[in-house]
Amino acid sequence: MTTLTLDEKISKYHHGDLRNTLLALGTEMLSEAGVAALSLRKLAQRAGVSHNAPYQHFPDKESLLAAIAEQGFRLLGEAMDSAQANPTYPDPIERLIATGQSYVTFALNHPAHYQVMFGPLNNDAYPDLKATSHDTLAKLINIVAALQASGHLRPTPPLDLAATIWSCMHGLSAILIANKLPDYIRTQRDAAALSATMLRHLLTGLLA
Amino acid sequence: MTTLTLDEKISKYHHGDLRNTLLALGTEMLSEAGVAALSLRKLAQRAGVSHNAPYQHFPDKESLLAAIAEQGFRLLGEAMDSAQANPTYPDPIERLIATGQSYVTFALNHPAHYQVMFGPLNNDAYPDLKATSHDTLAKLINIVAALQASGHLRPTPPLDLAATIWSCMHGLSAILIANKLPDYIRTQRDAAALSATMLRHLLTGLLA
DNA sequence: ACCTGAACACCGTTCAAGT
DNA sequence: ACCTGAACACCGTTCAAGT
Repeated sequence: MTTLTLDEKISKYHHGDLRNTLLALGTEMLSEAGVAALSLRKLAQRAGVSHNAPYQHFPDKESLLAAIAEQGFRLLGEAMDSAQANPTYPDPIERLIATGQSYVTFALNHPAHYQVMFGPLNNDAYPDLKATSHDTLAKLINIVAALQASGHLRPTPPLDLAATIWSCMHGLSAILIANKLPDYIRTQRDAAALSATMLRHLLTGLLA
Repeated sequence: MTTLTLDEKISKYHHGDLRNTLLALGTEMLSEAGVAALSLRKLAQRAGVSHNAPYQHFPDKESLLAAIAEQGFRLLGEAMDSAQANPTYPDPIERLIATGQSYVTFALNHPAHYQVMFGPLNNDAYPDLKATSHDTLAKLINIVAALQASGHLRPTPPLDLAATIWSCMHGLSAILIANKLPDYIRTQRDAAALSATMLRHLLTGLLA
């Protein structure tokens, strides 16, 4: 019977970074099997920890989902940033279109994660989630405002324009994920093409 | 100890219209407490029936949800129809805008129902749901095609235009339900105004 | 501070049985 | 054909206890 040092005890006992592990594995389970299949008990098991350990880091399951959603908004924001930084599109309107495409692509690549981000969570109960989703919207507002300053977009309230563009991109993403436009989109390439087409329609208007 | 006639036995034993009762009460529970709170057992109890009776009418919980979603698409279609038939707007473009508003209003009036309609259900597994959602989209395509024939809208593929309008309206609805545009919408009146504004932007284009 | 194990109420689903 | 009751595996959450 060997006695453990305090350090050894701790290393056996403490996971070290359980919170982040739960977020990562939770996101993994989400993409493997969807929201319905994500149980706290299975997640704990996968993390190699008792089924109660997660309660040290999240007061309940919904809080875990909120944290996962928050991370999703961060990732989505990064995808938008890198589209904006892409030097392939020197024209700012083309860059806006590429940014919209990257939004839809992100959603289609992480459908379950995206569904949690816009799912039945009560946003107001999770201030961090709310703040992060606001930051993501703010990116779009900034892009729009810059395009107004350079004379590319109409000088109406930027929040209105941003909300319009966002609604369009979110709506397309959600409709595609829910598969309500079947036999329309066969490949990811199609989705990118469709989002560009839609954004061009939106920019130039639908009227004859 | 009285003996029951066959009819009496049947009337005691058979609920009569359990399937529709379950759909109606399920929708009710949905609007009272959201998807998360809708359990098959509670629903059966509310219907005054054993917790297994629902299985006579639905193979599992997901099928019940699919049937509820299907009914939602029917109601949404009816809301759009009556907006189209509203004589207040003789101008067909104004009628299109009113139809878009009625879409968003429906979604905000039945948020949990709407979330089930676009939730993580596998559309392809429920042919009736798929057909009904297609019928609803077809209404919009018909409206768009008529507006193209009358020279009001651009002669591009009507499915593209319909998908663009639908994405915009669905996106706005979903973003408002998920409360991701806080401090922006305070009343239902605001939501109707915002959807009209967005549709006008969409029709005339965002470019300067 | 962080984790475990036993316990509780609830859930979806199955199955044999009743009418 | 339609419904019931007992049973099963699973779930989120609580609590007392361990280190």
